[in-house]
Amino acid sequence: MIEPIDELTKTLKEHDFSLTLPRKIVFEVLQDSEPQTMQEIVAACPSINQTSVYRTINLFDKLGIVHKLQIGWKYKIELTDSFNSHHHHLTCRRCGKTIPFAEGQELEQFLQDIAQKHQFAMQEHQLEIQGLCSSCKPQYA
Amino acid sequence: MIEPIDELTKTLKEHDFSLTLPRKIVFEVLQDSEPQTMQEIVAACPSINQTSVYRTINLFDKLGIVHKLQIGWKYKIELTDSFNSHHHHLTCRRCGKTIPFAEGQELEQFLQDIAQKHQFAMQEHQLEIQGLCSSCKPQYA
DNA sequence: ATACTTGCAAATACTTTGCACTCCG
DNA sequence: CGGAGTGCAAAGTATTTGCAAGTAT
Repeated sequence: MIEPIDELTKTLKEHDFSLTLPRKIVFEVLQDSEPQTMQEIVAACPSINQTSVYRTINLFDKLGIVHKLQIGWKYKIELTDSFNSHHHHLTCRRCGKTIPFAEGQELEQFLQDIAQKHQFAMQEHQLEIQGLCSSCKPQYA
Repeated sequence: MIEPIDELTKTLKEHDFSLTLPRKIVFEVLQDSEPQTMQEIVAACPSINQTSVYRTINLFDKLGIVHKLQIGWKYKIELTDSFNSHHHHLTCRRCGKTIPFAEGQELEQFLQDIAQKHQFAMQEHQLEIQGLCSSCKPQYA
């Protein structure tokens, strides 16, 4: 089994970038975590200059290592599928909780078909569902 | 057939806001248009102060008239389903073109089922597909 | 040496706030 | 009059840039 960190090194190498300590730290902060805001990431990397965090995230984005997603009124950063298993999110409008969920092959195929229909070569996709979670739902009943 | 502008008035009234000229102009700029950035909206409303555009968009968001979506590295604003027919987007990573597409009942049901499974009451959902459009695809072949 | 990286400070860009003024019921 | 809504200026945030110094090959 290949470690995510090796995958990172490989991706960086391919584009002539190296795995430095700051980049490694940012990556680790992103791993096994819910999508995070820039602020959260900066706060989680106290040893790294804020500018460098921004530069790192921007680099990661260009290399397809992370992507931004809109959750509510702010965007958050998350590792892309190659570095994190493919999934989507259910977000509760009341408490703000984000629940990741994996989708089946069916949806995947479904989206491929849609793309085909528009002569699009699909590379990636995101799906966000907003609503009320089981805890918050009753309060609206 | 009910006009979108009446729907807007109604929604505003329900929350004790009135349809003022600036709000009307912003709404019209949003209508029949691709998702736009704040800058684009501000530029499209030269008679309205930038602050007011922000305030209007924020108000529209709170009332569920518009929503933000992440397209690439910037968010864009678009009318929500009640004011614009429900649809999703295909975005070309090369040329940035955004193509809206309507989905069928099938996907809708599919998402409902996913939400159910997590005891979630789905209220809204967004789907974004990124890839290469028919014009840009050949250049990568 | 050379090219890639980083931190720091400064510059930009983006968004929100405070306040006085206007408009309309 | 009184409250909602607006513009303008100023304050806050968020993000990017320039440059000198540090690091690794």
